Amino acid sequence: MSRPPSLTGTGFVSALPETVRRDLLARGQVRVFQKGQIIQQRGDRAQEFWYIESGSVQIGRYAIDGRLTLFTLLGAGDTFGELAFMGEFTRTVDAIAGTRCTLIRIGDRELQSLIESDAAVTRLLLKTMALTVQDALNLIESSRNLSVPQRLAQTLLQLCGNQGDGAEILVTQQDLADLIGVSRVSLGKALSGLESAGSVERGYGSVLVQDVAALRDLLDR
Amino acid sequence: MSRPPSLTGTGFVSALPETVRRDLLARGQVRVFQKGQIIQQRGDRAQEFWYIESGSVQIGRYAIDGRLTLFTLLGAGDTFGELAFMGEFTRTVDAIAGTRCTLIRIGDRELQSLIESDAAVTRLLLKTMALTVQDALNLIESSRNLSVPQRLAQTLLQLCGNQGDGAEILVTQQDLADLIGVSRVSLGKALSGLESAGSVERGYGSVLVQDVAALRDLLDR
DNA sequence: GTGTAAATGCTAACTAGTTTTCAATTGAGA
DNA sequence: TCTCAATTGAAAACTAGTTAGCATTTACAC
Repeated sequence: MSRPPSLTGTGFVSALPETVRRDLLARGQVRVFQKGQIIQQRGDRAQEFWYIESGSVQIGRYAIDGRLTLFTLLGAGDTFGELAFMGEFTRTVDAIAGTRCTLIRIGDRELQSLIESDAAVTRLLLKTMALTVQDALNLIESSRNLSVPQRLAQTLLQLCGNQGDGAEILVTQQDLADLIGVSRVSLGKALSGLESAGSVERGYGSVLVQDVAALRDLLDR
Repeated sequence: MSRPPSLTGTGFVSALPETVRRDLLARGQVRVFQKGQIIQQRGDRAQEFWYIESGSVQIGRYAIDGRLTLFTLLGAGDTFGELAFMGEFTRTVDAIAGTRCTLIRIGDRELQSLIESDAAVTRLLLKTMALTVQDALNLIESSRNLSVPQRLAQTLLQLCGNQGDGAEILVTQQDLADLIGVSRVSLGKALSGLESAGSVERGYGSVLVQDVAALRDLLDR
């Protein structure tokens, strides 16, 4: 009945060859975080990256005034935290457990030896990072040129991934609003519009996607 | 009197060791593009990347309806086009000569052999790509949380780089608007506001930055 | 069951942006 | 020097978003 939200395949780990991946994950330490718990914070030194085994993680920035800029919601199979490591800077985003989640912590030494062991791994890293840049550019383009209902449709489509009609997305309206970058009021209006059209159904802490095709349709205009 | 606009150090080439860089550039072919000429287009196969010797290049997406989403303006010393190559996909952005410019075209084989010759190069590539992602995230955060005057100030600061007061930025108001993602009218108002405050002076196809400190000040609120 | 915090629904007043239109100015080339 | 296209300035009407506030509903812990 419930599926973890997941944006892009932000996981180079999932793209690794089966044996390499198993080996890497086996070297990591399992950590469990409770909902709302901080996993990493801006400014932290980057000494590890994380693989999400189960649950969801919010990636964004919490401003001092309480404003939240959500960049993405990650789910099982996704990876995060490798960016600061690659860039050799401190954490530039906060990561917070969106639900209770099980992560696997992989230390910098493990990553380093993985990189050195196989040139293909580096190639894969470069590739997934290039994809991340593309995602970011797409996000910028969308936010500039699409209306809120369109961006909502787009985001919902991403969140339900390859599941068809009937997918239940476990996310609050506030989180959706922070993800899209609008107020909760605007998001509520857009959601209610989609519901009137029969494309989705609003729940408490969830959105039921009922007509994927209709959402796609909305984007072509 | 005129300096090419340049955003971030989107140039891993400039970060290469002197000798390696010279060698790489020597292997490339010099190409001159006239103002407005298309350098690369969405969908093109990525068989090369470019180093900007002089002039400026606009990186963005031209929509069918004529709308332009500018992601960045690049200047001398910057590099572009390596992303699609790394990601192994076709071009996802258009590149257009902002002024008459001299570029050096570096083929995929050159890049490939550069990567294979030295692990440090790959490391550098990863690092600059991580920085690109950061830039994109910062852009998203700015567009969500800052007002137009603030984003304008931020953009002007980036465009004048490390030049102090008195820097002349050669860019039209339309380009600035496309870069920030607002209409020309809004941009004009913001510019006029900054001019009233004495921070900048409007020109024809240019903006004169007169008080860098004042612009920085605007961002802290 | 009951109390409580979280999440949602809704309204109203407001504001920052947009689109449209037209005139004035500038610079570059014949 | 004259012409023309590009750029800028400015006004008006409009629209999509915001903030603020409060009532209602839901789920969960006790």
